Amino acid sequence: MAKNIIPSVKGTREFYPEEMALRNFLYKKMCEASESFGYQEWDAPYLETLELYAAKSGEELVQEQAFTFEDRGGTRVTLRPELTLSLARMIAKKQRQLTYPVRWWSFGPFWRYERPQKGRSREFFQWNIDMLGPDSPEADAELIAVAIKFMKSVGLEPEQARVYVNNRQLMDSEFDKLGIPTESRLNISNLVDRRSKMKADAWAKYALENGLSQEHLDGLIALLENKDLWKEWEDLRRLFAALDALGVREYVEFDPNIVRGLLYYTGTVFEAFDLSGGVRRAILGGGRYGNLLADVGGDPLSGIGFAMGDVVIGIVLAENDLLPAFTPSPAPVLVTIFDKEFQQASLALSAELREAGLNVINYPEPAKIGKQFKFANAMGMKVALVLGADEVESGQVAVKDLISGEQVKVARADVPEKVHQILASE
RNA sequence: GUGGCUGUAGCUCAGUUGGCAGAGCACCUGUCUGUGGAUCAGGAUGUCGCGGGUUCGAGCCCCGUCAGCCACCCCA
Repeated sequence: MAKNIIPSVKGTREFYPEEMALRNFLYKKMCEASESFGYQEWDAPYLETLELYAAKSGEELVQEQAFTFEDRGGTRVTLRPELTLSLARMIAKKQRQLTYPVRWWSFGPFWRYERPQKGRSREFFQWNIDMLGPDSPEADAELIAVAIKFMKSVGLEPEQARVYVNNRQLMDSEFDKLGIPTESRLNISNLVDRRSKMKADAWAKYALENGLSQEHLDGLIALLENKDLWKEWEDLRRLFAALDALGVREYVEFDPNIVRGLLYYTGTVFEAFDLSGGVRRAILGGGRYGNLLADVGGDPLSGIGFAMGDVVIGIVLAENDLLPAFTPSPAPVLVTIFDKEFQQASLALSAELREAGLNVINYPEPAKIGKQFKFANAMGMKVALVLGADEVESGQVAVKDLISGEQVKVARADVPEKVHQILASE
């Protein structure tokens, strides 16, 4: 262990090139999935007032998990714990100028002051994507289809990952039928949320201790185990029909146990999970928020969206052996330096190759040629060029294909073409 | 915020009732003074997370602390 290194902040991650490559890979896949459905990229401030989240994000998130401090002017500010409220405000400010439906996506850092553990850090990156305007099951289906397009693009099959869908209005209507009073709905949601984490009898006992009658409990259990309930709800029938038409139905299941903690969801809610079960956390989650714009001072406007953090999906990809191969060097070509005498010649050669559109590394100083090849190998490079006395004398360059091990001498003028040819063949 | 497990070489880890600090991989050198991945030979490597305590003596026992992990809580 190296000594005297000041530790990084708890719950933060350091992105060495290998981790950065994964982050960029995820960014690329999110971007492609979003843009294939016509979503525009945008971003909001990373620093917001605490006030923005006060009423709508949920007590826990605001009181316990916001990274909050007072700025020099005395304002309570917070590193953003989520994006939806910033979205609502930015939409509200230009509400009459935007072209609807608004389709926006974003990828950036967020902070939550939580206890770090597997799948959870205090600083994380999150993909957010939202559609504002249309309030329809077909719009909801589109967002789910975007999520699945992403999942497919990183190699997750329906056997490996699934999206579970529910509807809060349906659940409210069912709670009405059971005669569960409105004021205890929040507790019921919490109860439903923890059902999957507890044993059946322990959960039942817990429910009864928390004020639920035996009659309500029996009704609730029957409700939560009714996987065909969606067929009785018009919006869900339309949602599944749309998912079918979009070709993603095999990835989606109805599940009345999905409720989600955030207060602003009003209709469709959904979460994606890894079925292999290495991580018990949702890969992504979202839903319809019908009143949010009005809540931040805009005109009524409905929206649907979801968020996906980079941490859980990273673990899921690793556990399913789906991480992309990492190539250390972005330059596939090494120009070696045979001897001090030929150093300028090597520099000139590398400059020519860059002019020809190649990414090229110069070995920075004369060294044993074996050491230079070792470097090329460790950096995952594809081609090494040697310019020694023999080559300079005959106006040639030795070009070695590091994958096949073959080496040929070619005339200096033909080197760019030869290198391109080797790279193209792989 | 609550409870538990862990922390030893660059990495993964072993370390006996408390008695000289270890292995594999990686690294460096050589085999190979114009060629990487393979083989073989040799070599270097430690604030045992940090701070205190007990003891003749602590990697090991005790207290504290920091970090990671696990279960809660919550959620991306």
